[in-house]
Amino acid sequence: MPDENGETQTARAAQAERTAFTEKAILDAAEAVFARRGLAGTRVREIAEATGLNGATLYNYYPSKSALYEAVLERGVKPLVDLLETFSAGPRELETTRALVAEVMCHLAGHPNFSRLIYLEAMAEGPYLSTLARKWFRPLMERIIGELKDSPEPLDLEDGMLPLVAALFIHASFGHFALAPLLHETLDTDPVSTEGIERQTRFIDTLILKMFPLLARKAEASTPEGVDD
Amino acid sequence: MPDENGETQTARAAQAERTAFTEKAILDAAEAVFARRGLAGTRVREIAEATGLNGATLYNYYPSKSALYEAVLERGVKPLVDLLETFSAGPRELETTRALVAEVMCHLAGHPNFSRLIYLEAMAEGPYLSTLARKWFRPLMERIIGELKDSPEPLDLEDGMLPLVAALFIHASFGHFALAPLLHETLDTDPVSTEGIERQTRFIDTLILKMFPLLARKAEASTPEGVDD
Amino acid sequence: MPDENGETQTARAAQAERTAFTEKAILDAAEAVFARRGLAGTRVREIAEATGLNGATLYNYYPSKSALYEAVLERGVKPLVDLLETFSAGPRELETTRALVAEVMCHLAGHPNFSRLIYLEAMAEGPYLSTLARKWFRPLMERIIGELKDSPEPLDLEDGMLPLVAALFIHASFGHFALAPLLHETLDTDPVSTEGIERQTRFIDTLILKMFPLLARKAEASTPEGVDD
Amino acid sequence: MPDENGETQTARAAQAERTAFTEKAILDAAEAVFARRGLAGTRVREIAEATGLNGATLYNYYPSKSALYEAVLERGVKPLVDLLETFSAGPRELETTRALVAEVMCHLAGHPNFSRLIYLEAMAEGPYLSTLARKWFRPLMERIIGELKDSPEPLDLEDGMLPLVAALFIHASFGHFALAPLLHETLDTDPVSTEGIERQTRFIDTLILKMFPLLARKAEASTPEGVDD
DNA sequence: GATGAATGAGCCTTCATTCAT
DNA sequence: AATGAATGAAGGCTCATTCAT
Repeated sequence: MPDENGETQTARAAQAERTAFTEKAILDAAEAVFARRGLAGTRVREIAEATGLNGATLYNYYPSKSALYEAVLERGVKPLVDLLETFSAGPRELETTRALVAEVMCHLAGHPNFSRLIYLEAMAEGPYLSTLARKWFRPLMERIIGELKDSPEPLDLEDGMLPLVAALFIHASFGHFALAPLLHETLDTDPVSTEGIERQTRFIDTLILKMFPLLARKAEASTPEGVDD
Repeated sequence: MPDENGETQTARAAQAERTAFTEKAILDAAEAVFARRGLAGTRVREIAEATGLNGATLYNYYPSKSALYEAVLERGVKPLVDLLETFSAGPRELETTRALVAEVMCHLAGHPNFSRLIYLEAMAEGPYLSTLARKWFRPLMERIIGELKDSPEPLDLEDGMLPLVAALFIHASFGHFALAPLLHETLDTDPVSTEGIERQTRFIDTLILKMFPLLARKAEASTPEGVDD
Repeated sequence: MPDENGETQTARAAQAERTAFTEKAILDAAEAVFARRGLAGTRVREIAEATGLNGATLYNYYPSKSALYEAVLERGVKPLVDLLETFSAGPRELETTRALVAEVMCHLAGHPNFSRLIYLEAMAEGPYLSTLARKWFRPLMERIIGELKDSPEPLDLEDGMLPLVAALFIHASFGHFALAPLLHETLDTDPVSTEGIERQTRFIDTLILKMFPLLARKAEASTPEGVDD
Repeated sequence: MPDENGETQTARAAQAERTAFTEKAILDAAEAVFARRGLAGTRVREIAEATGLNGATLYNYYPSKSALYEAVLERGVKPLVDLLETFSAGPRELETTRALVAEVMCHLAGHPNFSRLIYLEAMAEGPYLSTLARKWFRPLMERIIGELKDSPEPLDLEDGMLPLVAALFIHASFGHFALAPLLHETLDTDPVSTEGIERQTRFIDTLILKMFPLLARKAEASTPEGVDD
């Protein structure tokens, strides 16, 4: 009965799609709520309501609140790790760094809650901190530090200050999203609007150029028409 | 009966002192716990245990968990507001800004939990956000922005990017403390050790000088003995 | 798929029935406990245990202890209000009054806790007192007073004593149930046994006849077969 | 040193007086609060505040909340028991009963909370119920029943209804005070005002006369000018 | 897969009671 | 005698989680 099989298969596919859809909806809702209240402060029902489901239904997808939390963290960290791997193949020069920053900002634009999530986790000194450090933060920092070290134009900084420069870029990118609610409340513009994100991206770019004037001049020379990427 | 009165008064003073001592202990413990878990994630018993008191005793000092939270916020914000007012009397020039940054860093060094506390609160989008913005963040931002505007050496930045510069200093100072656990886990040194704080302070100073090269040179000239540490 | 729908509907009906059953069980248990201890003196767990449920489950049915209390009051008052409305259509004469008393006693017999509940509430001077007065007590009093006023045989009482006569009937009916535990402890018979209630009902009836001797004689005349039990 | 002794004695007397004064204040406040909320529903601090004392101070006078409660009950019951003993010496006739009712109402007028207190206790089926029945309620009922039994004019009631007549007097006297808040809310006059109490007393008196018409006529004859007591 | 009902654990808060002063 | 501080024991209510349907 190939027909039946066909139907069954089609039905299965449809079901799988629905499941995947629901799962993504849950992750999205969870990310948003976790980003605001943290793991301990978040109530499962909040996530369920934000997803439009009954609280008990979540347990058909994730065995516990913390498992869901880990899934959210994992989903958020993975593309950044991938991004970094992609870049680690390329050359280590100013242009690459600028592009990396742009890419990171672009990714964060699509996941505006993620920064808050990891800031929260970073501050909580909780059980996920070391994982977070190992999988996400350390590679990112090392990548940036490595780039700075290899730079032909040496920064005239004390020894041991390179990590601080790297951290500055973290602050300026992730911190921009993390503090967004406060910035929004204070300033007139929304930091996570498309315009706000683009402006911050350009600002970081300018910052880089200000810190590496020689390189900047060289870069400028090699692209006389301007790099409006 | 002067003796009796005297004794009574002494006893009262002693009692008042003990009360004040306990109150400070509660605030300190609460600040530490709130800074890690946030308002929603903190359990009153945690604070009580950290203070060495019974949970019920806290309610002799503060009528509710959120009232205690507000008191902690208030106590943390006040000295910064005062600091700002002190500086607002002084001249608006590069040296002042550098000094302000140093002072802020110095204050945060003494209250390493405060940065995390307000980052948490900023991200929670809770009911204290607007108060925090009005009383603490807005004045600080305006002060910095004003200083940048009045600067004789114009930053060659797009319009509307001044707030981002100001925010950068926030990120680099408050963010340094907020992300300290993660930085510590990743790097080899403790960011909130005396050395770590001093290094970050010098780093921000360097950053300022890099952004205002003209002013920097002038400042250097006017202080022939050199304060380059 | 009529079958499936049918099953679903049956299942839903069954569920609804179970829910209604549980709700009634909760109200019954709550009524009994509230009648003994009052709102403030009652512990939610007592009600839960009396219902055979976990304390938390009650909150699936009523959002708070006081909401449950209000529901109990409401359920108790409603049939009495309805009873009064039924009677308000009938003629205002002695027989009607006697019948009303009998009906009220009969109702109270089925809800022996209700009298205690409202006595408790009446004495507590709490927030429900005015509602209780408006919805239940005032109409009842007015009904009785009206009947007495319209009576062809005027009671030879001072002006303004009519309410006291009405109140006397309240005392004799509701008070009988309210004081039942004490009466039981003191006398040999149980006041809320069928016999005890019937006896008190006959007693009130006798009381009425004693207060209206003329009417009593007339009533007796018009019912030659005699209903003297 | 007789002087010193004298002074000491005076001081002691003054102190004793102050103590007695405070103790009475506590009992009064406790009676009022217990009458509204019952033992379980009353908070010690409420009583303390009503007395103008600190909660802990009460424990210098009574070892526990329930001990205070018992003292309040005891104080309320005793004068009624005494009253009954006084009357038990006198003759058992209509006039005596009328006088007893008047005396009871007069006593209750001075302790308007007491009725509520014992109604509350009667309904709670608590541990004090049997004591209350034995010491206060049973003697009172027996006294009234005895009087009715000895009456030369037999009430034409079924057997076993005598206790109900006795209970009716309880309802009409104690119940008047117990339901006072509800009656006040419903009617225009305050049942526990001097006027309200006098009126209810006269009403009960009338009720007695209505139930014993022969006796009433006889009584009337022997006091031609009327008994405006 | 989805849900309402149920529950044990735990949270914030209150309360009766004790104690040092 | 009087009080503020302290506490163990609840008390009301919430929450993560389970289960029957």
